[in-house]
Amino acid sequence: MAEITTDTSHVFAAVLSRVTAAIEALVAAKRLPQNLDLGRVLVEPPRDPTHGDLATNAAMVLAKDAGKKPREIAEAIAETLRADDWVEAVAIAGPGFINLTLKPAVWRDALKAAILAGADYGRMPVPEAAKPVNVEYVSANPTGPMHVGHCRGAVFGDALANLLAFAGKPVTREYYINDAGAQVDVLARSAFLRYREALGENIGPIPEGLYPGDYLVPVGKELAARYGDTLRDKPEAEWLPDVRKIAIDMMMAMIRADLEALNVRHDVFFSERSLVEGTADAVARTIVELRDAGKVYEGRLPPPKGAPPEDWEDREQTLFRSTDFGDDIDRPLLKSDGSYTYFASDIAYHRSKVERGFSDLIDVWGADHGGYIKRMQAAVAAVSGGLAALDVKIVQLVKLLRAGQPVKMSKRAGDFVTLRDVVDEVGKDAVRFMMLNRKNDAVLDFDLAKVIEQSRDNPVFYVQYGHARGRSVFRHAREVVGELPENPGEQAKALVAGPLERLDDPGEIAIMRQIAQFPRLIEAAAAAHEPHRIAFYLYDLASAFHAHWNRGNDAPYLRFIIQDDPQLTLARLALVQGVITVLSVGLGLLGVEAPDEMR
RNA sequence: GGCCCCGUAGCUCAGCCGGAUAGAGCAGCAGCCUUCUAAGCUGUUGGUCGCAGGUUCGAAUCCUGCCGGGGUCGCCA
Repeated sequence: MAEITTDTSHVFAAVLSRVTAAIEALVAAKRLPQNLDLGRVLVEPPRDPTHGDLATNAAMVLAKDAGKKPREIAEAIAETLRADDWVEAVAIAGPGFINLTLKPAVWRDALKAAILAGADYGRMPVPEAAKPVNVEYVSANPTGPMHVGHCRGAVFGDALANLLAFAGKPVTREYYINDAGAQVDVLARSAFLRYREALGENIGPIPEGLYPGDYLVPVGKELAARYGDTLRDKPEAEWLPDVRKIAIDMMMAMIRADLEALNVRHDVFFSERSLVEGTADAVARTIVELRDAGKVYEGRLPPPKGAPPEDWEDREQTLFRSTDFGDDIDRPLLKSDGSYTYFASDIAYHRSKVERGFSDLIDVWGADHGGYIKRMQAAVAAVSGGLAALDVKIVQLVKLLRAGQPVKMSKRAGDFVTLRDVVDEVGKDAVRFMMLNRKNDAVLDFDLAKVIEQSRDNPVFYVQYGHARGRSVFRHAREVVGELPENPGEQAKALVAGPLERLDDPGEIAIMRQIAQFPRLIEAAAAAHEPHRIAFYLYDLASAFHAHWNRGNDAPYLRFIIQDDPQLTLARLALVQGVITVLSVGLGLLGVEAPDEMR
């Protein structure tokens, strides 16, 4: 028999436990058969609020297995629920929905629970046997500053990691540094040119194939300062490794600074080079293992369809049998020059994640890598023996606009809008919120003019303003209720001690219900790996709060501060605190500031 | 051509694990307001959920095919 939960900090879960208990009581009384699958039983807010506070689909879900009509089951469950001390009214409607109206005290208790939990409201405990999750995001090449395209993945990954951690997952945030491919050699050569420039040489235009950006000038200077002219006349093979290392380090320092400006954090920066360097070549080891397991073989691939292959050469190559795992074609691990493909080292990298104990992997990629998902999932299945799962989240293109007009991004190399440009122009809060205010796999318009607009049209402002407005009420309320304790915990206690039963206006109760939904939202958003749901929820909550505030214009008795009624004011402050709490926790998960006032 | 994503109101988008009469903002229309914190408020019009089948008590949601848009298509990362 399931426990009945009285925990109002998660009303929906608690009510579900009561519905489940009611069903189990019916089973015990032999009014329903044994072994029913209760996994699909849901408790959720009804679409139409006039139907009640909560609805459950239990009767419809169980109907088939129970061999009874939905409404018959619903009647039986309803009978039990009518006796529940949380339940005010039960109604059966439509094809078999059970609509519940809860006693107002439940919503008040939920509000109290939210206030008392404060910054931890909605946080889920880390289960005993929690599986650690690895979230990899950004992983931009260390060959230059980050551009706007990287921005969305960075923010998405960071917010997703925040969300999962809050939902009770042990999360490691990871950045894969592609510091082993041919492109970092190009970086080194480009830096070497800047080095000669720093020594006073006229280098003229940057040759085709090298990185022309000014951001390499400081690298050249650093090399000149460190080495003088001792590298200048040496053959490339002698200077390249050192120059490459310094250039990569400086690029990574720049990237980290950019990420910091966006409030994006990582726990681990994992070097691709570390996989292939030294005695233990992890890529080679991985290939050998996979070959032993029959997942790697020498073979030929058919020429690619589509684009006419100009330099296609039909040759035998080392292939990973990704077709065993649902991919369309087997994938090469070695290039024609014998070096590893990116895919090969990426397999070794993901194998490292598995080795380090992660069975839950999430990669955040740009849309242009979509075709890569199947083979990577195949690889993860292969290196983990099917024990680890990889979820790849694709973030779609961001269209940068200014007042509706596309921002021109010249193709001329080196001349692009950097992430830093955008953050400096509109601020990290606007960037982060807007990047999360759309489903990750939908294309996003980012308008530099609109996101700094202070109006209802701008969700960033609207939500932040909700928080600021709430804080402002507290500043003004001092005159009526006196000073509240400074300490947040003490203040919370003072607030929940107020006469919350006086919060009986429909607008107030609606806000309480919305606050009570937050834990459920966190659960669902975390399970779906969809942080954008938080942004939408916060907008709705802020909207309800603003709407209630505005009602006070016409109906002064609805205002939060009632001059001659300190007790009522105290109760309403509790409601405001609930709103503030949820807005601040939610914005925190998105990595957006919850300001005390707008300027 | 293969694969992936998208297609929901005039526009921009939500729609949670299949659930009740498909939602929000903007624009439009009709009123109101000049403020306990100003960046206004309230109400309202508007839909063949791309099309056609299928699965079932029930489909915007799952499956198949097609149409339209985007991405991608051995060794780049």
